[in-house]
Amino acid sequence: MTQKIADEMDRRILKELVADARITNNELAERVGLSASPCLRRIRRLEESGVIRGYTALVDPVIEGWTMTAIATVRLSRQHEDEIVMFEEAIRGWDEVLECHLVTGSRDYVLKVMSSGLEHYERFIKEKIARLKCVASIETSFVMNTIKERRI
Amino acid sequence: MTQKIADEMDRRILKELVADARITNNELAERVGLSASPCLRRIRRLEESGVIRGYTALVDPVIEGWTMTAIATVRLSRQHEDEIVMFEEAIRGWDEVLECHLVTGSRDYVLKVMSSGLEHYERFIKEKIARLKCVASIETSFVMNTIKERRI
DNA sequence: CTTGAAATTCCCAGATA
DNA sequence: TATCTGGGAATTTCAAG
Repeated sequence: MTQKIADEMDRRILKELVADARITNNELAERVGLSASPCLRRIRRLEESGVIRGYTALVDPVIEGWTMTAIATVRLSRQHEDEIVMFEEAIRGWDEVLECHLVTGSRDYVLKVMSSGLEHYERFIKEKIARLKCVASIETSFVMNTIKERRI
Repeated sequence: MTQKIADEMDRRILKELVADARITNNELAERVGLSASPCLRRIRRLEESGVIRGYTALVDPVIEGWTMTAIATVRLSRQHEDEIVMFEEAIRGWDEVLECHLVTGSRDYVLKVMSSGLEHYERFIKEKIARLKCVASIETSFVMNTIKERRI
């Protein structure tokens, strides 16, 4: 499916676009050592083959009111397929949840949650997570400092 | 510093740019219901005030050879300032580490690590993490499924 | 709204298999 | 030869004062 293996030129283009997605095609072409049209053709090919999934603006989370980050580990009590589906659906719908991964071990989920503060976080846990029937326990670690945070 | 509070129009602009950072200014202006020049002025203001930190391309991790994700929890043994600095410096330099957060509790770090497979992961732990003097213990959970993964 | 720049399309040339 | 990739010109669209 992903036989579109990027050659050296593609890698250079990807690197530039990761560093600045709003660079103009002309500028990009010059940086990687191509002329404009083949450069644009490569970008399109990378987009269409799914190597480039999209482009996004990086917005300061504080502006959006998110000032506190937490890592929550959720353990499920029951394993009914439909309850798990409901759990995952709910997670996807909540803006506070930045990430949610199903991990090995017992059926555990690791969540990265953003909130506007402790009160907001408490409400999120009490009124959203804890109300899901299949949730057995929740454990929270608050993020004191973020050493590194790369994009996907 | 971040007194540049986004109004409703700014929020709409941010939403569009998060969804597609390579949209043209004209298209963006039309979508948010502005004409081109005030729209561009707002973008510049959002960029200059730091609300927009940058723009990036989202590249399929599989293309780059990352096929396995793990959540590792690292506990430090000693608390010497300089060892912690060294730990964090090392973490920042390793491509495998996507995220690293210092969390509450005992001095623990939560890491999101990408690798090309189990062998690569084992090598990463043995040859990089475990060799850091201040590391007391490491616990790994492998990601079986990612339910949600939003950008910052 | 106008001017200059960029994106995009089209066609041709050279390399490769 | 058939195919792939780069280059340049022409046209449309966009940026920016």
